[in-house]
Amino acid sequence: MNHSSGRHKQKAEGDFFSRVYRLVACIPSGQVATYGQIAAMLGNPGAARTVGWAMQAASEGLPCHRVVSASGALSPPEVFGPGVQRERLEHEGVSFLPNGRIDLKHHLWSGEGVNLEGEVSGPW
DNA sequence: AGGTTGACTGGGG
DNA sequence: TCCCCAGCCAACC
Repeated sequence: MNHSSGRHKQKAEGDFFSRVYRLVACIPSGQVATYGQIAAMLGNPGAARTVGWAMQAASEGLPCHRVVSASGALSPPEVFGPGVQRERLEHEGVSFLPNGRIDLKHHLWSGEGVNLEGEVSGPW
């Protein structure tokens, strides 16, 4: 838990965290994105860990269960609860491989359709 | 201003 | 394929 104390410093909407949230909110149901992918889409290929941190501080409204590691592995069980993240994803139609990882070949978000009102200023 | 942290990643063994 | 290690980066303290 971390939202007990009112320590939310809503900074400028152009902050890295805000951009991450904006982008994560665009991940379609049934698809997933990797931490590194999010970071890269925002112009910081090396900020994957920071994206993870942003997820930790994310509000409940965000589909953070759709953000996974580059290997297709899910977040630690203690984050969403044992099996919770997998259930949510399967409920959205995401299939898993025998090794318990997501089939990124079929469910990795392409990043298309991010026609946000002024999202990112990257190469796309 | 500096040291620590982490829901990451890619490469090497 | 799994485990370990070094590099990365923004927020925290």
